[in-house]
Amino acid sequence: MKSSTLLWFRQDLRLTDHSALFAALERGAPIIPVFIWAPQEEGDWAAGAATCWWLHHSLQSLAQSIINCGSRLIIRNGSDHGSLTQLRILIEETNASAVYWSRRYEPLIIKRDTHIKETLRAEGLEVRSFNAALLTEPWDIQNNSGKPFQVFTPYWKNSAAKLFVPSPVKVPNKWPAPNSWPATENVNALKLTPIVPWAENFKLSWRPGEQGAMENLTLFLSTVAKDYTEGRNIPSIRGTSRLSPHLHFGEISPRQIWHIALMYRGTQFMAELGWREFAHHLLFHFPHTPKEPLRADYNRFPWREDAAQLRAWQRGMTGIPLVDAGMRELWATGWMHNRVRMVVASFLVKNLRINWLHGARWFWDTLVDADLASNTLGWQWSAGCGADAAPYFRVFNPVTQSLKFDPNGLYLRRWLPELAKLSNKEIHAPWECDVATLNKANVRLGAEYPKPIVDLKVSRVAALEAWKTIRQLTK
DNA sequence: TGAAATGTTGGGGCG
DNA sequence: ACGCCCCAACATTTC
Repeated sequence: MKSSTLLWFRQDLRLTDHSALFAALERGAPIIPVFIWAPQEEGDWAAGAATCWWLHHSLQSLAQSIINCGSRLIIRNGSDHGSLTQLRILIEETNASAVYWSRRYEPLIIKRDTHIKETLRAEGLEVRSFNAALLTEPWDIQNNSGKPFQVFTPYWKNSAAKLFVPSPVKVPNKWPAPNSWPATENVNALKLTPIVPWAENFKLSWRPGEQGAMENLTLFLSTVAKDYTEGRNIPSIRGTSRLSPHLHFGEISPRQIWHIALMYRGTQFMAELGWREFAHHLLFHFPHTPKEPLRADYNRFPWREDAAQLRAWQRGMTGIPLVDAGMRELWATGWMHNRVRMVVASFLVKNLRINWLHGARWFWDTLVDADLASNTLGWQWSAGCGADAAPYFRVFNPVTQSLKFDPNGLYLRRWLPELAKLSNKEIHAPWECDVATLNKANVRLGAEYPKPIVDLKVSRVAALEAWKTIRQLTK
């Protein structure tokens, strides 16, 4: 009988449709499931506070599922000596002869994994990696001139047209176990949950883990999907799938979602999976983009440094209701509705003219679905400096957006209770109300709720002027 | 997966 | 019945 297989879990925290697990079962040897915590290997993009909270609970869920298969999840802390050292220790302890894992696509992680793969192979181990996270891996698709795509529509047309998505893989629920188990850390020892009880309320909104992912998918299909095209833009209702954090940690596979979306012809929803694929495509082919604009001329953009305004944005105290509601939803739940993400991003990079990296960093720390590929794409799109980006002159008017997508102020009142008594007409722009109206609603601008930190009209014009300067420099 | 400025059209009030 | 004006409702262009 072959000696054990280490099954190294990373961002594939599920048992369904898991190619590496399937291959390990086929190999026949005892399986030793492993998770190694090594944030220092992620460079500047170690998991933020919100994703750490998620990971903590997702690991607990995964560990239980693995126990139900007659196995165990071995957790090791690699924050001092790194993943490779921890793998070697485990290989030594268990006499394993193979290591399987699911691929990740962040530049530094590719580098790390390649090194680990080469090193362990040189030491005589069987090392295999698998696709668990994408419908199409970044190197599997290129345009007619053999280059990576930079525009979504042709990317997706090309990708979807020739796409054959294999059906999800089912695995047995009884795994071969070793005679004796190596020691494991407790999840708590990784200290993933924040010291201050900031994330306590996250559990009202989320159930991390594979079961929680399936619950969201089921709910989406039974109710949300019908009106997706309209509903996905309305932040006051549950109009989106809310699958992003589950996808980030691989608690559900895009193939599972794809096959179900096919059944109800959810073209619009499938395109959202497409954006996620496109983001990974771009990150792989343009690995510098997490920190630098894809379009180099934007390196000279005259950003403003304004710590007070940045802080007002972060805390949801800009005085612009839709922006503040979004930022408070983010702080309270670890998530923000996509329509509102576009609005708050536009406000930061255009009305405040603060570098998109500050926004990306804040999202990175506070979003439970923070994902390097998607976060980078989203912010560069908003700032106008990325692939297939919104033209620079596309400045969202947060009041117009508010009137259009939250006409009855339901979303605003949920997150801004201090404005609750303003009418549906008034609540989108309280600074335009007269004092009598504000008094009647118990609102004092500058006290309960701030005055706008910028004039929308003036700052919009200033943003357009600023963009003109880099355009002229380029010519 | 914009918004604002500008242009065009057509219905209705009114003298 | 007509011209005139207003302006809402679109459409186009500009940033």
